[in-house]
Amino acid sequence: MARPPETRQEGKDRTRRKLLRAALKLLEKRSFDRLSLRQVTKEVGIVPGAFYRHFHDMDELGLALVEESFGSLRGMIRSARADVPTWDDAIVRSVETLVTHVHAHRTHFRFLVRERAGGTPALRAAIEDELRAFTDELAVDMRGFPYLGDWDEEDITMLASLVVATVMDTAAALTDLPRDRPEVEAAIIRTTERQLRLIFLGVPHWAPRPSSRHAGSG
Amino acid sequence: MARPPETRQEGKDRTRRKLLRAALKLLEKRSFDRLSLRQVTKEVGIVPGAFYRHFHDMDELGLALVEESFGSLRGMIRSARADVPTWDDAIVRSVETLVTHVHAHRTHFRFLVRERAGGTPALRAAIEDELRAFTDELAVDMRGFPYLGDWDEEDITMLASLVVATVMDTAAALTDLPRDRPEVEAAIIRTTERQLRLIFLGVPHWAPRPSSRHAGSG
DNA sequence: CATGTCGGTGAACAGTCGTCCACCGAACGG
DNA sequence: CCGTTCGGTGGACGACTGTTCACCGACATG
Repeated sequence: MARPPETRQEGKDRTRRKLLRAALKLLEKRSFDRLSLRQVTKEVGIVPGAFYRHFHDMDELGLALVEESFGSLRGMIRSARADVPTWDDAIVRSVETLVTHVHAHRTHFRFLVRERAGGTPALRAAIEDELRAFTDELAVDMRGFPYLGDWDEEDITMLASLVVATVMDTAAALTDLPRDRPEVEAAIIRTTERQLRLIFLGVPHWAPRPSSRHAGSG
Repeated sequence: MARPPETRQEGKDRTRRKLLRAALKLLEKRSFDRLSLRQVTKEVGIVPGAFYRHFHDMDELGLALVEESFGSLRGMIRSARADVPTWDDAIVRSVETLVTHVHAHRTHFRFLVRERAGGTPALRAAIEDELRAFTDELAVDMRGFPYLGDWDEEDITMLASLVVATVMDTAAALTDLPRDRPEVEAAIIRTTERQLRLIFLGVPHWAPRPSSRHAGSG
């Protein structure tokens, strides 16, 4: 029973985590805009004023949530980075990984998807920044794919952002799904796989430049 | 000068339009969730209680805004329907039309983009429905394109929703742009055009059935 | 052991919110 | 013409909001 008495910093960190977890829980019902400081502190079981011991602002709490969310996203892309024989395999595997992570971090994804478009300027900017970083990572990864080695930076980024947009759209659809509709989810996944396949089908036929300017490497 | 004294219905409609316009104006700064009934009525210059003579709810006002927004969207697709010689022309022309309409109905688009993900369930459902209808219309339109005549319904819808997702992503980016950054806007447009071009580049090579195969190079 | 630090308390504040109500007066309709 | 309809008024209500403050007591430190 007698656990070692909590150090002060430990206690503070624990409360901070409780605040983030409580916010995330309440965000399943309300949007971040409707989420009040008082609701969060009440959920945690502390007095409203105590909130300021951890965050200066609700916006600051929101930013912390963005950080958390993208933390799990990075884990995702890392595990999907395993080398796969063909593009089709890469696509199926990546989508699979995405779905798994959306299920594991449903509330985080929902938060990201909703606040990306609707949140306060600070939140939107933070999410957009992280998303851009994510896109860039994907672009670097794709350098190793067949055909893409020759593509210039702009084209690769263009492709990567198309993939990210498609994937985010899927994630958005998944987070809004009731838990008990596996057949709808399967249809969404199937569509996403096909969309990605279609996109990469065009890759070998992409002309480096629509109008010839500088010819490129090799 | 002496205009005929306004009929009662005319007056009511005028106030209703004023409410919608005021809401749209205020939505440039706050999100719909933060937009209060009182703010809207104050902007119009009527008393809060008078709101209920026009809408039962703020949600109902939101739904009216969704309707308005998609009204202008339908006008857009109709004008982009003009037959064009090549896919590239169709793409450039469509994107052009999109950009024009985003500028002309900036607040409507911003509202749609934000509430699609973040709004109340009723709003999100309404927007998703309209968007699905929009996608279906596009699918029907594309039937006439080369290669696409043979595609089955699912594949065409898959393609149409990919196009719509890409276009919505562009619209979202455009609505958040400061008015005085034409070069950023140009970059976004350029990227979108290329993404659409890449997508349609894969169309001729799409196999009706997703068996394992490899793309023949050009 | 004494002192200071600091997370959490409880109460108060000035606003804002949605909603309801009796009421006014002009357009309406028989 | 006269009674009805109804959009808008003005005020009130209870609830909820963010923020502040003095204060408490357990941990921290010398």
